[in-house]
Parts: sequence; C-alpha cells; structure tokens
Amino acid sequence: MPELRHLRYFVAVAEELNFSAAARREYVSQQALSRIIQQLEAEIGVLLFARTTRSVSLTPAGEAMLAAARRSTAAADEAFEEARRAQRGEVDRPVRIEFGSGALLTPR
Amino acid sequence: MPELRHLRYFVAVAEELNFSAAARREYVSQQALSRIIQQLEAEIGVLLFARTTRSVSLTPAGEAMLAAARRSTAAADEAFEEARRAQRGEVDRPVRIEFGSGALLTPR
DNA sequence: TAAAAATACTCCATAGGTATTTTAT
DNA sequence: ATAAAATACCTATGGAGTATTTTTA
Repeated sequence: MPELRHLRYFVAVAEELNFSAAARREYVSQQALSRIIQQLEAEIGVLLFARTTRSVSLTPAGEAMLAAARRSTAAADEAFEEARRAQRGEVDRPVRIEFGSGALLTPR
Repeated sequence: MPELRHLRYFVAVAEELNFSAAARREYVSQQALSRIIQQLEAEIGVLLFARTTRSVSLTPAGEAMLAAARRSTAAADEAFEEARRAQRGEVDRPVRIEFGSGALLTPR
C-alpha cells in the first residue's frame, strides 16, 4: 500500500524533475528515492515518470496524479496541525464576536 | 512519521468508537490497532481518544483531526484513481463533444 | 464475570544506507 | 568524461501476529 511518504517523494520528484535533487530535498539517498518511486509505480500499476539518465519528465498519468497527491499530503499536515491546535485549547468553532452589554454601541 | 495507514486506522476507530470493531473492519488484530493508535498519538503529541476498557470516545483534539484525516485518505485514493484513469487513455481535460462532419445535423 | 483495551514477546517486510554499474551527452 | 539513474546487497526499524494480562461495567 502506498503511504504518505511515497506521495511526498513523488511530489518532490515531480517538482524537481531530477531524482538527485529531490533526494537531497527529502533527505534520502538518490538510490532509495529511485527504488521507492519504482515500487510506487509497481504498486499502483502506473508509469509516473519518463526517465533517461539525462532527463526526467512526468508522464500524462504522473501529471494527472500530482494535484490529488498534493491535496493528500497537505490534508495530512492540516490534520496534525488541527489536532495540536485543539489540544492547545484553541477551539475550532467559528469565532464568536462578543459585544458585551451593549453599552458601547448604545448612543447617549 | 505518521502515514496514510495511521490515518485510515484513526478514522476507523473514530467511526466505530470500538477498537475491536475497527480492527475487524481494517483486517488487523485489536492489539496491533491499539498499538498503532498509541504510536500515532505519541508521534503527533496529541491524545485522540479517551478510553476505558468499556468505552471509547473522541477527545476534542480527535474531533478536530477527523475531517482533515478523511480528506487526506480520500485524496490519496483519488490520486491513484486519476493516475490509472489517465494511463488508460482517458484524458482529464474537459470532455470534447465532436459532431463529426455535420452530416447528421444538416437537414435534408 | 465477561467484554474490551493494553502489554509482552516474536517475526518479517520494507525503508534506507553504501557501493557499484549503466547510460546518455 | 561526467552527471544522473538504476541495481545489488546489507541492516534495522516498525508493523503485524499470538498469547496474556488488566480493567470496569
């Protein structure tokens, strides 16, 4: 099963269009990244990148996957953020603006 | 790092409010699920469920996390779907409706 | 006392590292 | 000749299973 890690790596390669650069950015080795993307492609049964040793480009399938992959990792980050915020006591209900007793708004 | 698996398990427990039932639904053992949720809570530093041996409920933090967790797993599923669809040759540009040479539409 | 969660182990899959090879410019 | 991707091999973390214990309604 593909995991968030795979989607993050996929997005990195899709943005860098260079495995070595993406690997640096994600703090993994180029070799590991290369294998992970191959496994991802095998797991979902889709070729995501067209590569030669000199150039990498997204296939149409890779292009098609990119937006939802970004949404998924972004939503995951939001999930943890919102959990932490809630635990800190910040309630996520719509902000309620209070006007006190009304004294300020009552003329005279 | 939390992964999609953790979010899926979290959503299952949040919906079932019962670790054993959620475990059955996700095809893992109750013990494994219990540990995974503990690790998830430890990793993000948030208590997601209030449990006794008799009842499980979402904490406010757990409630706050649920919507984005669902968005994340849903977007991941969409990502793979869209990649497969694109590879099958279905272009994701707006559908183009062709009317051929016009013979069919030409009266007479 | 029964149902459900937690703990304690053991095992294995896979992520990741390093070394090396292949390929295209 | 060089830069970049792929392959090979090894290690180890963490995910999963089974057995067992703890807890509370």
